[in-house]
Amino acid sequence: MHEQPVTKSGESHRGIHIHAANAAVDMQPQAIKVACSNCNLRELCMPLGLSPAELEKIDDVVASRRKVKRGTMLFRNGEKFTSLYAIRTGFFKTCVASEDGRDQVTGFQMAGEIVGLDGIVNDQHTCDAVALEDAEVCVMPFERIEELSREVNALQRHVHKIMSREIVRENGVMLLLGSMRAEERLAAFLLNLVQRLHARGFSKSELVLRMTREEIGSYLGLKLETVSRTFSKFVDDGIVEVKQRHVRIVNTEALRDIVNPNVCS
Amino acid sequence: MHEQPVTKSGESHRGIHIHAANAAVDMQPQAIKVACSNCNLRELCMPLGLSPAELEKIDDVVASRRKVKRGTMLFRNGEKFTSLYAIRTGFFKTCVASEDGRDQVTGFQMAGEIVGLDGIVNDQHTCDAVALEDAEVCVMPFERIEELSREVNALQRHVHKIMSREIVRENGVMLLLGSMRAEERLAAFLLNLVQRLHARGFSKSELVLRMTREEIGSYLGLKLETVSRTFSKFVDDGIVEVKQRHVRIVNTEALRDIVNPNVCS
DNA sequence: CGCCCTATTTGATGTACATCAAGCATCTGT
DNA sequence: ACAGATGCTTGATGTACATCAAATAGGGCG
Repeated sequence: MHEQPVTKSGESHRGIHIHAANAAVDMQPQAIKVACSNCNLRELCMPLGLSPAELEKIDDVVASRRKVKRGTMLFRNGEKFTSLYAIRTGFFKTCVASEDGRDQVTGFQMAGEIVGLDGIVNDQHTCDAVALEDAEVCVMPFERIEELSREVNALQRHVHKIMSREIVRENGVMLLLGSMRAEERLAAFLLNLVQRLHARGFSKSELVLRMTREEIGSYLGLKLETVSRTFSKFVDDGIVEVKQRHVRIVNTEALRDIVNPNVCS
Repeated sequence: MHEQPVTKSGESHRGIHIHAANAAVDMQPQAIKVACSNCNLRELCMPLGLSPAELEKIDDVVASRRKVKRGTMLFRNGEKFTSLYAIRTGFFKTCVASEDGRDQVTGFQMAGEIVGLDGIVNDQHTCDAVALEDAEVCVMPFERIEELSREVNALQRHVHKIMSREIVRENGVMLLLGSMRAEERLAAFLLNLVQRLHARGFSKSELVLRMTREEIGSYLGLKLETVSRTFSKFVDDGIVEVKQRHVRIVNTEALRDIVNPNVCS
């Protein structure tokens, strides 16, 4: 399985280093304890600035971990909702389907992000979460989250922010789907992906797509052929280099200009 | 100002009756007290099944009321976030804008619905909320909501559900924008509106649009001319009657078939 | 290692919707 | 009630993207 291999931006970067466990804290019993307080993704999926006492409490949100094989579902539409899931490793897509077969990818999620929020309102999931590569998630029973967030204000606030962030993200996607042209959509998509990867310690300019052209198209409201053609156009214009799913962004500024067409004119 | 006048569905309906105050409880002091426990919209914006003690607490979420004149903003992009707002009367749109001028209507909100959730994540609003007719809202300082929802479990759960509902709604809009054709979009839009109005005691088949064709188009990712033409087509097909902003749905089943094109074929 | 399956690319053609344009209806405010 | 502004409809034309089709390239698995 290819890691996101491209130039992790050096040891000095304070981002998350997914492989390196912090040896100094390595004093768990035999099996690795499920503990946020130990987790190198903590600053992505948990609130910052907790007291030691709060940190200890927080460990209880995670009931267990679960591995999800590539191509299988973490949860599916109609399934009873019990938990939110924090992604530890791997990459997911979420998608909804209309009653007739059409489906729509509603998002792509990577390490440190939370999936399952859709299930809260009716106690059952309304979308599928599919692993696009072998993955592992932290299972956080929602009842426990609610219980703990009554006691730990920072957790309460954090949960609210996560849900609000998702709402704002979807607002952005609506803007994209409702008013942008194909090139703008793909440019926005690439910039968003690389920005999120960069926040996790990966390169600012290189990325490996974990999804097919068809899945990108579904997310962006385009057909796979249009996605492919648009990639080709970007390559012709010298904006990116594409080799299968490896993408190297040569000219980030140009991508930004495509998303925002009237900067200086 | 035209009310949503069309046939409120009779006295027997247990929906919300916006005009009729419950005389039996009419023992407030001079000015009408701001009190959810008295509010005939309570079952729309507050949790059900509260104990009397909880009900009293809940009254404190609403700090005040605010009137919003038609065409003015309840809050705007960039403004500091302090409160959520429960709509008492009137009708709103929310819209986001890209850096270059384009904007996108992200939703239409009516009595009993909550706006402002977008502001939580970064302590500032990321969209505009515009009154499409003279309106009044309950101002609910978010700090107070958080405080109270630590004490009243039902409120905590309710806040979570409201946010989750918004996420699920936006998932649906993404499906619409990403994969439906113009007729399907407009049909889905009409059905959704009339269903929400019906839940508030209005007709199942008649409605008054509070927004322009252009605003409908922005929401649906279409141009106003396309919205207009699609209305005309529905009229030609005998599915609806349209007189300006008055719409009468003649054949609900046909609209459903349009949204879901392969029922029996 | 080689085969099959799936993903991707590219070309030719079709179409749904956008754009441009004109005329009409309606609402608003004085 | 009137005038101007705004919203709506309808037609003619253009275009971005979809659809159909075929060839190529990888990648997984026996």
